[in-house]
Amino acid sequence: MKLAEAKLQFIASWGAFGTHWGINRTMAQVHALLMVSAEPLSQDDVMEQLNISRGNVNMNVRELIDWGLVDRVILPGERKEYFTAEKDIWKVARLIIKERKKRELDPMLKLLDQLENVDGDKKDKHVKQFTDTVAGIKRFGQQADKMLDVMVKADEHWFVGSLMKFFK
Amino acid sequence: MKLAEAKLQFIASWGAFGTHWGINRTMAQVHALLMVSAEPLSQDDVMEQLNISRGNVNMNVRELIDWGLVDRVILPGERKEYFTAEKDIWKVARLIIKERKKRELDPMLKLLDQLENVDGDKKDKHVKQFTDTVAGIKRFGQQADKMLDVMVKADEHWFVGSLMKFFK
DNA sequence: TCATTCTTTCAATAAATTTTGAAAATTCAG
DNA sequence: CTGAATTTTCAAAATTTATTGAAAGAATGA
Repeated sequence: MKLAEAKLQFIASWGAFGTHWGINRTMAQVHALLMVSAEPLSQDDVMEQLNISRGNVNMNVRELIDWGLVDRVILPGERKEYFTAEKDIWKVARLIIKERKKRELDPMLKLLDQLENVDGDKKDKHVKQFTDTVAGIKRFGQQADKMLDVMVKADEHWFVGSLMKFFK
Repeated sequence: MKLAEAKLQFIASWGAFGTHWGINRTMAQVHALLMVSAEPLSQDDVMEQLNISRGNVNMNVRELIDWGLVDRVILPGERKEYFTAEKDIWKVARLIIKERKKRELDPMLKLLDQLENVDGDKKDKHVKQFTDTVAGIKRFGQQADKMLDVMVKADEHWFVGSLMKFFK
């Protein structure tokens, strides 16, 4: 397979992958493009390679920068901004875990805390089912939280070494 | 907080949560409703409690059944079908992991295998960046795959016991 | 400063997704 | 079988989300 074709396939499928994870298809495609590009790209490069508008590139690149997945770089002698993506997939994973934990898991746990204290007879079947479910999810979430914290802080080599040994 | 209010909040936020994970909001809400309901609900019950149409309930419940998260139950003496959700959050997590692995991770790994073999000079900067990125993602994916397999097969108690001990 | 190049914004538009509801299909008791 | 109860389907409508592109804003260097 030719490089150009392979790139296109990779970008397309990374985009499709993204949509299953609540990420906008184009954002995932821009990310994919930058990950497989050896050199930093400008807005115009991205526009051309993905066939999307300037505004769209701008929005999605900004979002990727917010996530810490992409950096602006200034090339000497150039007026334009260029962009480059973090290429170490473990760092990428850690950045994503960190952000999603902050944006989703932490607020969910906070809410569950509140919901555990509903008024009414704890013996009531309906109250009991609700509090049991909420408590179960909370406990699960707290364990996930702990585990993800370790991952986020972990150095790759330690992590791969010990965790993967653990998992046979 | 009153039970009814707490239920509504839980359902709303579980729905919002779902949208961040590529799941349709209503499907997540139906799931939430069934998880906190002590007794099985009929289509009409779900329609009424979530204010959605019959067709919508039908579609989303069917999807939840496909995922293994919801079961049909027949109440003796009743003509209607009733629905009930798996309430053990660990089982829920394992079912979700299993399905998503099959639907997303496995096909992605297959694709990456193919993309690793691009034509051209391995010394070429652009070819190298592409193959390195793809290889890195593939390795990461394989490790995730192994880890998730263990989780899916694990019995909860073993799992919580050993993994959580591992994560301090 | 000014003219030029580049970046950002955002209202309008387009596209994708979700929801509805009525009709068709199915089920089942009598 | 018959017909009432229930479930399923799916085209059309509504809603949500993503994209465009032109105009406004910033940055740069002469």
